[in-house]
Amino acid sequence: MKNVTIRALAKELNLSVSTISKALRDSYEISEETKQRVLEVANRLSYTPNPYASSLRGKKSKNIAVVIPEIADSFFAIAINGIEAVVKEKGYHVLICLTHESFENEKAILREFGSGRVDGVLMSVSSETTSCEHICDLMDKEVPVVFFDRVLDEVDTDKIVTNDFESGYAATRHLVEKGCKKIAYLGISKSLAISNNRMEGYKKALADHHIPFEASDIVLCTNDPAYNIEIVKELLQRKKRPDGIVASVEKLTTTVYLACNELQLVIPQQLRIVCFSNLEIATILHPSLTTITQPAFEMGKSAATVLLKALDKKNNGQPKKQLVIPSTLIIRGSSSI
Amino acid sequence: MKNVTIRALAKELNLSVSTISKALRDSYEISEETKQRVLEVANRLSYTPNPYASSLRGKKSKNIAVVIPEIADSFFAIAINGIEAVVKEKGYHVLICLTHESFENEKAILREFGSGRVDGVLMSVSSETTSCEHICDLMDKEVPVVFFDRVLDEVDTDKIVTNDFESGYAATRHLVEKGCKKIAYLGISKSLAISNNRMEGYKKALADHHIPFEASDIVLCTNDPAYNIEIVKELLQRKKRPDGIVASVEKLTTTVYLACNELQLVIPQQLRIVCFSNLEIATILHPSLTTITQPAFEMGKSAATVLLKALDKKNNGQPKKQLVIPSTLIIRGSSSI
DNA sequence: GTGAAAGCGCTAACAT
DNA sequence: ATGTTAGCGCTTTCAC
Repeated sequence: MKNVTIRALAKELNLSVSTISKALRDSYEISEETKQRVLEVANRLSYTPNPYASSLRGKKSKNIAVVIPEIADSFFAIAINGIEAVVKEKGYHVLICLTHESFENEKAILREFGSGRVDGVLMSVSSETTSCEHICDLMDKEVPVVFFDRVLDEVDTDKIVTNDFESGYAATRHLVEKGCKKIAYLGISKSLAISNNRMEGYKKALADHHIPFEASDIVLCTNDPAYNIEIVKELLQRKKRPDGIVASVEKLTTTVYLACNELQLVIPQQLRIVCFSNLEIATILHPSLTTITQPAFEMGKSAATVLLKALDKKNNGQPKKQLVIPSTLIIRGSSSI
Repeated sequence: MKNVTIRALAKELNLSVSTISKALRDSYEISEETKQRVLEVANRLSYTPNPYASSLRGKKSKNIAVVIPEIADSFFAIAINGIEAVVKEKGYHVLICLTHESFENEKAILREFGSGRVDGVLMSVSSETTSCEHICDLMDKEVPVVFFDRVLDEVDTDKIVTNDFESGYAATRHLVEKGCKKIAYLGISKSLAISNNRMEGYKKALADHHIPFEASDIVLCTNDPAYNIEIVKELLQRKKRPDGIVASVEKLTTTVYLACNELQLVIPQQLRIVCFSNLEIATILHPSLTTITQPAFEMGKSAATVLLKALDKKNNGQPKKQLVIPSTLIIRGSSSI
């Protein structure tokens, strides 16, 4: 079966292509009766417009890209659901682009977007990303970029974040209040604002509670789970080992629990844990995991909403905003008995 | 900054557009020297071809769609990584389309694909899907569809599955061998082949081990976690309650563990559990979870590879194949002490 | 109220 | 080895 085009409809109805086009777009120039006939035939032949012809002609693709480090992290998986819920409504499509935490990948992906493939971009930068030229280049081409979660402060654009500093603070304070005297912080990047903000919150909480901060209590994890386990075990075997841990990303949950198992450390009696995580199964871990739960779905929804607004040419020249949606500390067994 | 087109390059170099086009595609008709000059200028002006013009012209989009029920399930999240790894290599893009287990959504999504938006489709049907017209309609339009995981038997196309029957059998036999006398099966759909195959394996294992099968031991779960908990609790409070459970999908893990917590049932002493799951955190559950782990990444990779092959017109008229990649029973604490 | 025609950016068949 | 040109399917002036 050949693809049915607007021309086929025109022939079928003995009308011109432009009349068909206008009828389909419900133009006021076309009579009700004609519109009806066009619609009827379009349906009968199950006509669907060629998106590429429209895009080429109209200079817009109805695609938006979601550029994220990985997808098998429940924060991003849930956020995508939020994004999708919003953009689908407006007839947009979601292109998922994974950087796998690589700056090179991220640059290559954005470079591709310079020629209209997508109308806009929602992104969370890779853990390696420290500069923003690739993003600014894209924005110079009038492709709006909205950051969510992992933002780059120096780029002047809309951002949807959660209260990382306060969450880091809250997590740490909670551990202090539970009696921890020496709290370690597991990060994933020296440069990521998100990681640093959480860490600053951590430091501030220590300071406010007169607990000396030691640089060696900051441990930088990697993408390699095996390596992470080793350094966490090393951390937990030090002469003066921590009695509390704030883990700044979800995937470190497994690392910490496994390290404790191997070292036969009892959670929370010997080590209290708070993890930034959206894992649904936090409740059934043993002990259940105290989490800082990010509003993943809402962040995705907001990011998409803001992007769609930016795409609407009417709303231009608006100053860029940063929207903060708070996370929640959910206290469970890993930090308190 | 205006978008740089092939025409701009032509003007810059005093060449014709076709020369540029050919040079960029490394045609043998063009001299090495010219190619170099074109490449240099293209780079300098950071030219990127307009994908929609190419698509419109060439009748192919370099997009493939991944149609899946949800993304916040680690099987699908991991599978996407496998898919992406393969198609990225060939310059394809991945369009993620979520059905949210709704047949209506699934139909609407496929209908859209009738006009060239995507060159091919990888899909796992929704739990509501029982008929295949929407899929056949698309295939009639020469859009290849490859199934993975949740297939529709009646559609004659390539399929990548895992050994569901054998896995259901293995899970059940394992529980029998551990001494279970009454084993329940948690399904999610009456119609899904995947769910039924696993169940048939379960039934066969019971029969082979002379354990009477009771229809009431089959419990159909839904998309509503709260409801699921209730029916599982009901199951576990029956006069003759099961001493083993085979849960056929990942999201039921939380359900079962929570139900046991609430009822103060001790796993595995009072109830042994095997769950179909790719959750990395299975190891740190308490007790750690015995799983049937599907080869999610490999299935994604294979599905993508097969689709790309089908997209390559040279390989046409090949008979459709079904590829089975086995799952693995990983025995952990939830089924044995 | 309807139609003719130009053109979005690219490719390829067909000149030269 | 390079250039000319038609056309992919659609939208949008502009004309009738």
